[in-house]
Amino acid sequence: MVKAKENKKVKRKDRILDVAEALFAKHGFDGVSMRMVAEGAEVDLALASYHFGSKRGLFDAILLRRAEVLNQTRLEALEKCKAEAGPAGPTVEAIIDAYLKPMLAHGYEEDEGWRHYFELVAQVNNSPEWGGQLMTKYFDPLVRKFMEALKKALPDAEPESLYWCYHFLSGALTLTFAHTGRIDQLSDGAVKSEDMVGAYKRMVPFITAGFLELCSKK
Amino acid sequence: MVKAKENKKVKRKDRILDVAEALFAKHGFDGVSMRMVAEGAEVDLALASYHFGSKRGLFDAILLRRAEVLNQTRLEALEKCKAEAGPAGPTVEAIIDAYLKPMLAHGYEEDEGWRHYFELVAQVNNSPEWGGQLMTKYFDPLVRKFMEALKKALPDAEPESLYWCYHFLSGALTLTFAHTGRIDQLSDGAVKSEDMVGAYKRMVPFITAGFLELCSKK
DNA sequence: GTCTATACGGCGATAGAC
DNA sequence: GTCTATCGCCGTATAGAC
Repeated sequence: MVKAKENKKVKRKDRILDVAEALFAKHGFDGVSMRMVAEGAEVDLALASYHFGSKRGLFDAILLRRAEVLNQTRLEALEKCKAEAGPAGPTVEAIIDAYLKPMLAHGYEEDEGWRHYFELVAQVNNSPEWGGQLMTKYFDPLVRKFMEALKKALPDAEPESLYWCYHFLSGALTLTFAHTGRIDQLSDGAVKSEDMVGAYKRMVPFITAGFLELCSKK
Repeated sequence: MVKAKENKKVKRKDRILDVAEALFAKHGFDGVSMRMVAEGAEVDLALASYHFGSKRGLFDAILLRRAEVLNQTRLEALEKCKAEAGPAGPTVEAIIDAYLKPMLAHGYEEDEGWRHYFELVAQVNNSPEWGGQLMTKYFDPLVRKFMEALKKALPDAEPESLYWCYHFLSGALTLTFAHTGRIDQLSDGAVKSEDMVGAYKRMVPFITAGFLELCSKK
């Protein structure tokens, strides 16, 4: 029964990742202690340090785990919309859609792990301490491919404007997946901050219109 | 010299606020200790607790201090653009401008205090733990006035879309003022994340185009 | 208002048994 | 891989002198 033994090993490690992901998402890096993680995962305090070296090692492992999956899915979506487009390349809307749609894949609605992950990314993205370093490391290699496609779709764009537009997209996107519940209260319940399908359907035209306004020839 | 004595008293309290504001902006609530604040402000450890009751009391005082100023300036900008408009009310662009422009007032470029404050707000806005509670408390009473003006400027808008549009605006805005440096690296130096004037000039048309796309009659 | 001193628990990390 | 035990540090808050 070596297989079972190995499965159990993997399970503990993943349980630590899952619990820590949820805790970091809610309280941030400094708001979580290794003791909270160990308690939540029902493992010994020393185990997380053993597997990940340090608290920071655990944090990085959490960021990396799903970044790899998301980046791969986004890359496939970009390649697909390129393949479907003519020689002029895909439209701005198709590129934006290829960037956003993969966030709802991977069983987002059912798997709370992805919800926690995006809440965590929202905090990282907006942190002066980590945003520049970690977002660049985990996401920007792929983002550069999307920027290339956008440059081709918007040949008259001033480069600075193109990057600012992406930045606005990034801010709108991460806040949307941060699920703070603020919009629920502001709208007196008319909008649910969990309704990512409703948000997605509106974000694509909103962002596309902004890109076209700023980056097309007037 | 009672005056001098009182000035000195005020100075200590404000020094605590200024130093804590900068630290919270960089490291978040849980990443800052009262010892760090006391050391930075060159006051005794007990003094911050004396003035603000607790660490959390200090945090709230920091948020409130500039929220009052910003809300007042935004209200004046909204009233001004209403007064300048015809009976149909101000345009979407004028309303968005009235919301964004006040962030660059108050000597933003010179006063690093405002820069720290907006970095802090970016983190609060994106925190599942605090975003819903604190942004609602400190900013949404005024935001509701802006939403009313936008409803009048966009009479055909579906209410849900209007709120999602504001949400996208909020995300783009707070990330822009978070100064993470990510955009600098992504653009290979073409864009400076400190260039709030450049960001502002692009954000107004970007956001306006998004609102019009989603909230106008087709 | 300010500072000294301190209570008292939680923190991350690790050495070493099994 | 897992657990026990522990080190030494840092956390917030407060009591009491001045």
